[in-house]
Amino acid sequence: MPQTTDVLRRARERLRQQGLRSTRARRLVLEALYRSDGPQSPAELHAAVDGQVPVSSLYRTLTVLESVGVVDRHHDLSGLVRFEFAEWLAGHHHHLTCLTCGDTSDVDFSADLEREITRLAAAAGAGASFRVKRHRLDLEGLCVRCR
Amino acid sequence: MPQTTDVLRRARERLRQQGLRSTRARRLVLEALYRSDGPQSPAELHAAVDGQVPVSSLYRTLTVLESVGVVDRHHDLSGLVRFEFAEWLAGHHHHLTCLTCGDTSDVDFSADLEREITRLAAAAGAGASFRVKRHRLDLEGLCVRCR
DNA sequence: TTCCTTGCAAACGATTTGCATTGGA
DNA sequence: TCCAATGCAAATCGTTTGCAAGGAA
Repeated sequence: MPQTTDVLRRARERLRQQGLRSTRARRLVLEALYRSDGPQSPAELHAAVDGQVPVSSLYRTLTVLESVGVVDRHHDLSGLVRFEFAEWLAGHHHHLTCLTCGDTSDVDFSADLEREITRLAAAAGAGASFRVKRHRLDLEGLCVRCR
Repeated sequence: MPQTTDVLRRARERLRQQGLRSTRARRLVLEALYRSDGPQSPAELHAAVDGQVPVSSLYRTLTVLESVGVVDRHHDLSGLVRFEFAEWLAGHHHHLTCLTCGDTSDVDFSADLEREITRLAAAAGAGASFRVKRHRLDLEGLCVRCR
């Protein structure tokens, strides 16, 4: 994982490059995201910034961050939207999701494992005339606490 | 993919085993699900059964089918819930999701590829003291039509 | 100063639920 | 018959949006 300042600085820089402003709300959200492990929901981020950014602004902020490629959006098992830094900022990784408590955390594969998966994905896609751009691998099971 | 009658019969049997009834609505939904490729949203199923099952009943039906392990629930890129037959009925498979049109279809990996992935997943989980029960691999890219 | 951002509240749309009615076994 | 299952409408709740006020460059 790159240095704190790197991720945040590069994120802010990307905003600027796109002609967007680096505001207080955006900084707070980026920092909260940086402090957390795993994808975060707007509600969680609202709490993480101690209510200093209203929920509606959070959604707008996250939408902007997504549009400039700073964060990625997806949905957890219960359907909530969750955001995390895009790969070019956080590095490529996968998710461990606990089937019992629903918690998701990040996991890095070794370069070897990753190379393998990428190869398998491309091969499978090719068989269906599908051009694979990226893969998303979620491991579901029991986390340490729920074991 | 097993025979039509097998999947539907086994699904109905599972309902019965759980003391639940095999009703008209449930049969219609199971059949509609069987006819489709890839995970289906309640709205799509509503159309697929030609409006013969109201949306609210559809949700209830799908929730029941999920609770007895006949279908799996997840969410697409836009956040909509989507249901598909559980693995023991449809067989283990993965998804190809088009980043342009959002369409998702099923893809089967060869037994070899699948064995590999399962091995990689277990190894990665073990490193994080996480007991991997199953993996979910989504390949995102461009489908034939959007190419 | 300019116009991008924010905050509040109202609007939305997908999903859930209360309750009286229907229907499967 | 008996109770699970259904249908309708109302209620939820996460998310989006209109609009006037505020703030970054």
